[in-house]
Amino acid sequence: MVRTPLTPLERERGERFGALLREARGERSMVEVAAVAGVSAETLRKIETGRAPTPSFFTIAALAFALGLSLDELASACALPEDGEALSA
Amino acid sequence: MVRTPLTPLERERGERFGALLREARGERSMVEVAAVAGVSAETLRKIETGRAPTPSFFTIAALAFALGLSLDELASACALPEDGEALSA
DNA sequence: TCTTATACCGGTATTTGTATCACGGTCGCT
DNA sequence: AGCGACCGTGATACAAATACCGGTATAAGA
Repeated sequence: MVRTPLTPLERERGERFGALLREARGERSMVEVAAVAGVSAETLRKIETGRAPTPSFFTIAALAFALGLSLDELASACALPEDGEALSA
Repeated sequence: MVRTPLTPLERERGERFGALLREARGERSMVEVAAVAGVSAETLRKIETGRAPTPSFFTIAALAFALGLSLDELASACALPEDGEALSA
């Protein structure tokens, strides 16, 4: 075993994470937020829809900055309710 | 062009980022911190040495939690001094 | 000296992220 | 109807992250 595939829990976490970003985006369009953050619109769409469940740290940092979100709050908000803390990627 | 290779600036940012983590780790061993965060020691070593310049968000979140670091401070600390804010990955 | 622990490095394997393109659908506007 | 902007899906392509293995080196300890 080399590169462990993402578990269903990790994918669910990715969906919750994307839902948080979409909610924070509000009325603004994907292309606008993506342009401000410096990522492609397709990448933002994949992250929001949960099809990219474990995006890179700096991608999220740029998006959080563009959306005015706190990284710490983001991380804690989408952590598993039951699990204390583990599950990285 | 499909997946733009990482720029030298992004790799330098990865080195600064890894140095921050290494400094925060202090006396603790790699395997201990990696085990607490739920990642492999090789992954932690690559991140600290800058050979993995754009790690995943949840990997960093788990490491920051294990090290007692703030994600927001981490992101702002390793941002480019000149650049206002861009550069994701 | 031998063992243990730690860290670095190279190679290998597999999965995933990021990006581009093409096509289809919906909505509002002229 | 036609046009354009936005969102969504699928395919494609390439680079990178993660993980495991073996080897090397160093330092501490029995």
